[in-house]
Amino acid sequence: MKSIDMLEKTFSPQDIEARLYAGWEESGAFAADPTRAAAPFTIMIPPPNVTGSLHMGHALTFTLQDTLIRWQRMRGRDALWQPGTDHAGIATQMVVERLLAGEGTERRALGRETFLDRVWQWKAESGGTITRQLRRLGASLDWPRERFTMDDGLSRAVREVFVTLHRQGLIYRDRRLVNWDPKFQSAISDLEVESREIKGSLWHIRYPLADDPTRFLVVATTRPETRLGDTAVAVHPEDARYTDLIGRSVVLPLVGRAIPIVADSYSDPEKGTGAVKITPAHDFNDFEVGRRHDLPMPSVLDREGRVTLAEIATDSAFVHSLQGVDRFEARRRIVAELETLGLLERIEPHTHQVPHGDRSGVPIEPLLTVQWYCNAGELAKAAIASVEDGRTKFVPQQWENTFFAWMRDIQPWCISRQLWWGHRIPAWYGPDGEVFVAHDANEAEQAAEKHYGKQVALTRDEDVLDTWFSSALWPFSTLGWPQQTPELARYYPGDVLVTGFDIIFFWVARMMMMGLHFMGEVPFRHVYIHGLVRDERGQKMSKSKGNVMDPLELIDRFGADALRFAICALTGPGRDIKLGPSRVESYRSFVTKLWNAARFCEMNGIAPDPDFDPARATLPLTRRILAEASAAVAQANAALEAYRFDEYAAACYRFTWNTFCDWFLELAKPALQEAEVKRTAAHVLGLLLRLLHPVMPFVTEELWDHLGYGAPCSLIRAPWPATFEVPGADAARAELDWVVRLVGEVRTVRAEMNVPPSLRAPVLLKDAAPESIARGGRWLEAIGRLARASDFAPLAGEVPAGSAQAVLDEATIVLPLAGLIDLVAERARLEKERAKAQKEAEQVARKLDNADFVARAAPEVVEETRERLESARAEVARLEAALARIG
RNA sequence: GGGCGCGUAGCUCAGCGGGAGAGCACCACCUUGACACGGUGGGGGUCACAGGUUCAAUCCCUGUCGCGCCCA
Repeated sequence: MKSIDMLEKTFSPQDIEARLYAGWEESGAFAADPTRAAAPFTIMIPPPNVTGSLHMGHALTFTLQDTLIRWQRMRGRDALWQPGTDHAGIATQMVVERLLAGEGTERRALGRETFLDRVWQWKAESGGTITRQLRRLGASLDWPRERFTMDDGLSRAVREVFVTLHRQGLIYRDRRLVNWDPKFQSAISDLEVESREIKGSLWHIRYPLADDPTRFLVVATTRPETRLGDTAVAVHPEDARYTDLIGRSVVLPLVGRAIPIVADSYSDPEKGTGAVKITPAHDFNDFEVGRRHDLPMPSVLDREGRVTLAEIATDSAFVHSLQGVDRFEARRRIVAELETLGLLERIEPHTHQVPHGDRSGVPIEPLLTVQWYCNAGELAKAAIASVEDGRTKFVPQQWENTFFAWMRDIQPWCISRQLWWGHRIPAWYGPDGEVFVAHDANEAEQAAEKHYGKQVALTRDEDVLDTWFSSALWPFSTLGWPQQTPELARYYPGDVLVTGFDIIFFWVARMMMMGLHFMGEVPFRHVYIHGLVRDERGQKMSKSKGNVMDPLELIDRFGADALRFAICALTGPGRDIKLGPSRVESYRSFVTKLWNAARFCEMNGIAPDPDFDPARATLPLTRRILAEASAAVAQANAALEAYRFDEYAAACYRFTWNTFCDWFLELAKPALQEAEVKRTAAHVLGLLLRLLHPVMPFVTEELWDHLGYGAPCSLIRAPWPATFEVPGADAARAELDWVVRLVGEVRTVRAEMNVPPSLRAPVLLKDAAPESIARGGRWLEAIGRLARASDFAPLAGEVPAGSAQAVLDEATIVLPLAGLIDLVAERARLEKERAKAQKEAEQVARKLDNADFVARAAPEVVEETRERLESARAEVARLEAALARIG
């Protein structure tokens, strides 16, 4: 019965991954349980955009999170990995708008309600892509708890937060310059603006003095099209060239308006001509200058980036011809007109930073509008303090600097967006513009009635909130807040937030501000910041470069375990990871190695024995592998506790391949019939599967189930291995190390002397201490097999002529190979060895000759150095003797 | 311009005050009782450069150069 059920010769991930995942999910293995006595362990997923599909960045972050969650779950913690998706305002609205465009319509034609119905319909049909793909990766999220930032509960949390912050004066309306995205026709926050270097021009324009039209003030600008809205020219107060002009006026060319020359230190005498036009409604710096000098602030561009003359007066036919013209066309026409009029002194090529919308890619336009703002400066105080006093720690810690730098200079957060898809701002306006912020229309109407003394018709604010406003609430809104649920009490604050540095400001900082304000406690204890996934040459992945890797394709080719292991192995602290298919392929070899080791154990009839007690092991072989296994567990714990995924992976890799396969199984082969060896092998393999499960869940679960360690799909819940004491571990290690070194020395000599492996030759020990002889005697079979020895014995008489030799501690290994080896080559080999030992001896001797070293270095260091010198000298002596014997 | 990080074997990266490491790649040999997605052995590095601190520096400090990222 068992024989037809043996493990397949090769591991086929595609056959088992879906089955195992379904098995875990259906059995509730991912479920947190607030009623359990165990301590909770919480990770909040950074909610991927509902429009998203799994990319390598997701594969990285979710592999790390799943590894941590599975590890803590096995450790007995009540693990909650909270799943969900983000409504992603602009991204989702764009997706649906594109669909509509394909149907020959657009959102305004549909109207707001119909459009939103359409978005929800899209979400129902296509919004589950990313969550399906997360399952392919093996992510053990608690799916029944899945949330969406626009679901009813989270929307309620958003309204509650908005209303509360408004009442506290921390949310307010203000008319000021915002970053206006002309493509989306919406305000965006400072964070959504990225500056791009643009090769443009600096136009030097003559502004005639009002009281002396023969004199000009030359003004340099990169944006001639906004000059219709100039309301001053600024010069530096200490700029001697212009002192006499301060307080006088210039006539704004084309427009004909007289505007003052003001002194303001914003003007940089080194830049351009030192005289700068001031357009308060279209430039952030100019806005400040305008405020300082109480200047008018006419807007001359509209929400689509076209010229509007509504706020300026002019008789110029040319200027009137610009009405409704796009900003870049207006620039061309104005420059041409100035040139015609002889007012353009020169054009200087000029490279400068131009703000662009990060999603739209178009230059943003500072625009004077009324928007909703959040007083981030006030909320930031508690968040800064929580990092200063260590309630939240960043890993790697250097990211705290980045966090502090931004938080200490944080600007008001513009939270309103002129979009339709999102949380509509819970504010209503009376006929006179009075604002009523309330949880719902009913409450707003009551407030209005109280205010006006009668019922009035209210209109609701058209705008929605910045998507990040709702994600800022994620750590508590997903747990039921504002209701006081058992989940909220138990799983807040979370243990660790795992994410990339690119959203420290967008998301991490804002969660901390909101969490501290509304929950009175940090949302998470640790913030683990990982790098970016790049291609194997270190290039950022991008569609235009064509170097984008698809994690699903890698999973199809190599299996989820190989991809996950590659990610962990390459994730060092504070580094980007360079990943290519060849890396994943090479870690697939590791998966295969594990599979084959398990097959070998199965073929030898190893069987799990729950009563096995490592403390009762008697053999050096079993004691050593058990001690190594315990050490591997300790290493894995230390690595994972420090978020050193690379070290965790390396410890697993080393222990599995090097320690377990290369030495333990090889040495155990003939002994696998012995009960203790067999039981130990079974025990250690079981430990290994548990140790590897967090990073390689599929293959380990399959082996665990198949080999009978537990019921189907039970490894995910198996207890994480504990470290344990092994009696006589040191002696066992010493003995096995000696065997390993003996075999290694013999192999090296044979390989270098080109002795064919098929030829077995005696291994003799000269000058060996009795305990070495005894050790060898206990390992005759292994030495024979692994060192290709036909015999192993102490050397009684003289070293036979034509032998190869090698030094092992006090003894010399002698391989009588007369006629089979080239003595000239053997002499050269020994001389090289001697030179190496001699160099070591000289280096160490020089150190000990230094009186300062002996006097000042730590005594144990000096002692260790003396021992090193002694053994190096002994080795030189033995190699000398070996050389002398060759003659 | 300000800040952060990185320069260690061909590649990717650990290490970080006292003997230069791993994986992959490479070369040679090997189908030895799971595994050629394998086994065994081997070659390969003035630890970017220059100063300083120290008995001792790849490691700490300062500077220079090169690369990357963030902010203005």
